[in-house]
Amino acid sequence: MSTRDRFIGVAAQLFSRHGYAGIGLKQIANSAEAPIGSLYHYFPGGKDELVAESIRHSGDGYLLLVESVLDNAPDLESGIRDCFHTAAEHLELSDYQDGCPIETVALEVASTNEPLRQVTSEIFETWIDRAAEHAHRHGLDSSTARTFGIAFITGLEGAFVLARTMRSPEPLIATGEHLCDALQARTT
Amino acid sequence: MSTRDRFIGVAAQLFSRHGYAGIGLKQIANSAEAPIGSLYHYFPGGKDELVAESIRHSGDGYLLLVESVLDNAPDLESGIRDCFHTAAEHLELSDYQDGCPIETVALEVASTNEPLRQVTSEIFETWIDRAAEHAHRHGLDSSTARTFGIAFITGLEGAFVLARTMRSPEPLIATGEHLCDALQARTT
DNA sequence: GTCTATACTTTGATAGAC
DNA sequence: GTCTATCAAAGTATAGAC
Repeated sequence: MSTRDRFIGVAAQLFSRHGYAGIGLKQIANSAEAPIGSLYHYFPGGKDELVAESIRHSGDGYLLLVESVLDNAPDLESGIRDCFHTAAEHLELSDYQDGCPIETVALEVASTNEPLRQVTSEIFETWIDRAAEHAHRHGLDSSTARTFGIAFITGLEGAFVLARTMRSPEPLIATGEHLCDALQARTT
Repeated sequence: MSTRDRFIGVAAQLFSRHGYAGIGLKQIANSAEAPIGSLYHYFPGGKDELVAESIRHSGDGYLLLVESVLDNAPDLESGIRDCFHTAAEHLELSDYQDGCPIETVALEVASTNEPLRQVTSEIFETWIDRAAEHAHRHGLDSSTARTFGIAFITGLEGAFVLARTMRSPEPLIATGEHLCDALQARTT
């Protein structure tokens, strides 16, 4: 793995856990076992360029993970349930550190850093589109599929906030169950 | 209004918009038009004490707002819908700055500041309890009411993240509609 | 109780030797 | 390309005059 890739991997994890303003470039360089001058060699745009690259990396990875869980399930409803249960497992295994990899940064930059807001916005929109397409493939009409896709992502994001804060899997499990109940009511 | 109250009001808004690490005590003192020495006179515990007082203040205020919207509606379903529409209005009027007043701080401190994590956790748990009680009063049995209360709060929190990031009311409206659909399916 | 001045640390970023 | 040294600014926190 190249030095540049190591920077991105380390930065993705640290920004995910501490947010944009909560971690410094020196600590990132330190964790990547490289001097800070090397960081600026690969990312001349400084912190914002590193953040943009890191969250795009995280966003792509998380999309792959969610889609593999959804695609490995026999139907839409159990796929949704599996997503929330998998998320709860990962969260507990990481001592309630690893929820959504871009959520803290998204909230921090939403009103303070327009270029980075656009990057996070594109990631969320991609997730919504893919979730809606998945629901549409499983029989929901386009309009209903988009509403459901949005509710899936907002439910997941909100459940991560509460689960990390309360150090409990309950918000994830309950939100997943509620989404499945709504699906079942609609398809029967 | 006392100097202390002015500190809390200003801090609540700035922490809400910029998060814990995104705003400094000097800027808070500056916005409150008071010197920083005065801030430490009222909050000898420093930044963490000010944050704790601020988000408790915000948490109480937001609970009052949500409960007044819920109680002024003729039934549970329209109360929920009103909450999401009211939230969307406030968000647009503030140029997508004012969503949940404690969410950014909650994510930032979840893995890095245990005393403050407990404060945010207590606030969310109070909100869930009150939402569940409201749903129970409107006919849902205790277990279903708790699941619904959690889904309501997680949906609201997640919708705030996406709405602020995408600068669009759609996540709030869609999540609200989805919750109402699920309610209607359950009560008919 | 109010305010000024400042100590000390860490931040993002840059210059320049090798 | 890699690394060291350093800058200016901002961070939290404190001391002490009034």
